[in-house]
Amino acid sequence: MHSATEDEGCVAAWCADDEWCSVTCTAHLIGRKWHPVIVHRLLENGPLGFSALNDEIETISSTMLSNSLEDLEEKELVNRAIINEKPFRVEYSLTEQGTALEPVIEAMDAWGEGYLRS
Amino acid sequence: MHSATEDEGCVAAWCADDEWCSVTCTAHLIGRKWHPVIVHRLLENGPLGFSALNDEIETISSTMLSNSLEDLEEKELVNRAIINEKPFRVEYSLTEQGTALEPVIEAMDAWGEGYLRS
DNA sequence: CGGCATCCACATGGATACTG
DNA sequence: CAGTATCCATGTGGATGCCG
Repeated sequence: MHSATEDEGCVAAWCADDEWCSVTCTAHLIGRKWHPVIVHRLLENGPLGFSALNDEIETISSTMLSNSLEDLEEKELVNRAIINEKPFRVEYSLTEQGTALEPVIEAMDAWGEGYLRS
Repeated sequence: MHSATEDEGCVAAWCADDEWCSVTCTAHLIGRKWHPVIVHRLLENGPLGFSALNDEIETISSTMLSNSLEDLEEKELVNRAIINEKPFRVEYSLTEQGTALEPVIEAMDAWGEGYLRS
């Protein structure tokens, strides 16, 4: 187990005082409603614009997409790039850490599929 | 088992109306604070009693442990068995579906460790 | 276009006290 | 021992509307 007394990068206070921080921290970072979907889309399609994401995830509102992306950017899982065109676009891509989530997302996807079928 | 057609089904209504349900549903089921830790412990140690779990996860209160276990049992990820001894014990073990979470938990653990170090 | 500001509803986390 | 019952604080999801 690692000592969580060092870097305070994990977002939440409760990541700092127990040895199960790693799995708990991951749950806290991507365990929210839209986060894993967004990462999943970016993993599959590469960089996507705001509208593209909004279209792909049909049931999300622009407010929630914006909130989620802001959060993911804060946690350094997603990069935000402003493209100067007319009209301008904003493109989102995964950071290295975000890309490293692939095994997690894949496993979640596979398990969820099985669970829903049962 | 369980069908996602009932409103109880996958736990949340939003699991029913989009195609990203699998990954989102998984996030909803184990994305809570203590759930992944509990599953992790049960994966590593096999069946554990309430006290054993409470001791292993030092920072959890018995209230939260009870709530989390109840939820996990409801979702059919954990089995609850009452052992008639004196004093009696209650033993928790993973269901088949719960055991199937191993790749997810492992991936979360590995990723979280890397994230915390960065 | 890609947001942000509000406001609200509900889910979740948690401390404390009590019980069969 | 293994919970339940309260009560409360905070987190999260989401609809609506404005804005550069």
